[in-house]
Amino acid sequence: MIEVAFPGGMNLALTLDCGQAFRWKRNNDGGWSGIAYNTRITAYDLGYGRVRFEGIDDNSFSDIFADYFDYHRDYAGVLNNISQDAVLAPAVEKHGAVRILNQEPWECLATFIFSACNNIPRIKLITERFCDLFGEECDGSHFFPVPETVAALTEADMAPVRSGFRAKYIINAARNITGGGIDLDSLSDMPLEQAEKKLMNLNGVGKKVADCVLLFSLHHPEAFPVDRHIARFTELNYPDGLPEYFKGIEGIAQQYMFIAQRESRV
DNA sequence: CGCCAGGCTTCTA
DNA sequence: TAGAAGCATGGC
Repeated sequence: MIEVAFPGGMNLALTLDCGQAFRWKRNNDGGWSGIAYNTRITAYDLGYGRVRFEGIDDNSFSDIFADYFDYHRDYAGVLNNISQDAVLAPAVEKHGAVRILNQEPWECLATFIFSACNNIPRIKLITERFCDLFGEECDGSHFFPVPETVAALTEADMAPVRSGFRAKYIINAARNITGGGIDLDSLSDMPLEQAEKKLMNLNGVGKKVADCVLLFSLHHPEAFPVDRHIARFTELNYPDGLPEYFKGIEGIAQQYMFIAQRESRV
């Protein structure tokens, strides 16, 4: 158990539940429980950017979870840049630092393949069934299924997951990973467009899903996923293209656009 | 019943 | 190269 003070702040609830990750659950006591990097974690927002983590110690934080929670990014600076935008400044003021998670790439890829033409509650349900059925059991919960397991499945095996037409894409992606068709980790050091193309070679992965994977698991904060909500938002507010002050952090700004758009819908 | 959900592939002209 | 249809499923 450790307590961490995040420089620049940490809105734990929105960070874990704004549609970038699908396995974190709020507990009755207000804490959040989830699994990442084969670790069961419960996190409590203590306010003022402080978080208590159960399941994480100093070593695993510095080795893994500092990166997972984007601890080292200068969010004060990032939010200062985004606040130059009159449309997003209120959302930044209201919510503080909604951090980008650096998730496990395969899990991120699979869940965003599930996300295609779907809604967030159902993405979570499908992901949970997928883990319960095919993930290694751990204290009554389940890890995310490893690619080797998924590569060996058939579409019929996937039927209970109820993921519809997305099942074959998941299996195919797993086979590409285990067969060496794509190396997700290598995309971190690749220029954005090149990494997008690699991901889009996978059946069922278009530009939107590719950008989500690059933003939420592969250290590309400049990736800018455009779904139907963001498309509407940018056409309305930035008809001539994104402002210069979003340069390099387009994906982080996108989170606030998504939140602002969601809150503007009654 | 019809419409929609943080899309993508395939077919068509 | 652009636009529409089809794709599985489930909530409303």
